Amino acid sequence: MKTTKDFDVRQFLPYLLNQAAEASSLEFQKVYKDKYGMLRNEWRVLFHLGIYGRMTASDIGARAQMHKTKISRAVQRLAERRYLTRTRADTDRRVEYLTLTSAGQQVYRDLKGIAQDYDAALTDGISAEEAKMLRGLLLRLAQRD
Amino acid sequence: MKTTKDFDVRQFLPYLLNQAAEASSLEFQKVYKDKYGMLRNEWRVLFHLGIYGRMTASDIGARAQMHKTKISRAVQRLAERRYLTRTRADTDRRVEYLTLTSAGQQVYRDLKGIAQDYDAALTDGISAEEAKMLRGLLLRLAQRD
DNA sequence: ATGTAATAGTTGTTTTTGTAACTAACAAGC
DNA sequence: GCTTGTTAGTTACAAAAACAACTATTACAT
Repeated sequence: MKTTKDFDVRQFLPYLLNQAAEASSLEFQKVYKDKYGMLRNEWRVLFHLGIYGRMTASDIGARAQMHKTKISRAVQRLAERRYLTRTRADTDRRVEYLTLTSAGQQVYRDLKGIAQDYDAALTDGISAEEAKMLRGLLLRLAQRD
Repeated sequence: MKTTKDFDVRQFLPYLLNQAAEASSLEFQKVYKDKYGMLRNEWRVLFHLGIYGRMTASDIGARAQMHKTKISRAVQRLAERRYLTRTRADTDRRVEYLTLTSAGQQVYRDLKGIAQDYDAALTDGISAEEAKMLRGLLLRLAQRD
């Protein structure tokens, strides 16, 4: 399957994706880190709960493609900060329902707003069609495994 | 600047980029890790030297946007494996020129070939125009900071 | 020439992640 | 009911990354 035409590794998609992801995450990362002392995984768990409401750790893992240990630790820290509460399910006492507290919801709304502005800034020089196509392609790449 | 229209955080560019980057890196990561016992930073240093030939750690840092400690440690491990050699510059005895050994070049060529195939697989269901646009946009996002 | 700042790169320490092993609860077959 | 397997989530230990402090060398201003 190896083609003969030469290949520029600088154009290698995983590399470009990583570079773009790192560069574009930096500024926003500073926000949830400095303003709320949160890690990336915590922000991810938080916003999933913000979007979907009450859900279990496994649900989040399936949605966000995060490993359960990441979620476990993120949940622990979010619970310490009182951004969420955990309640055991009576039907199955292994599972734990996670819900944002009102403090957690406030943080979510704040960060979501900042994310929106930041996203707008990122897509500033890009046409709406391009941006839409970009998101679509990224979603496809993220889901293929 | 906050718009009123609601915003879906799942479409947040840094999030999509990270998801796509992680998913698309996994398979290739396995190659340089399992086949050559290399870390991502080592693969990055290696391919920069493969592309540009002799260069200093700072040069690599500027090109790859990598912090100098990452490079220092990557270079150390690559030198241990005899994939590169380090030579002090006479003109400025702080700087060190890094060059791939022939073993290093072989590894580079091998990984580059695999990367090429993998890239082709990733862009399989995507038109050439879309792929080109995607790379262009990623490059822009990577460079804006 | 000499003190101050800047640059190249390294090392040490602390956080964070990754991996695997673990506990607890449930499910299903016999 | 009791063994076997599966699922939810946690914990322990090892690997890696982040961050800050460090050495050595050069540059620059007075």
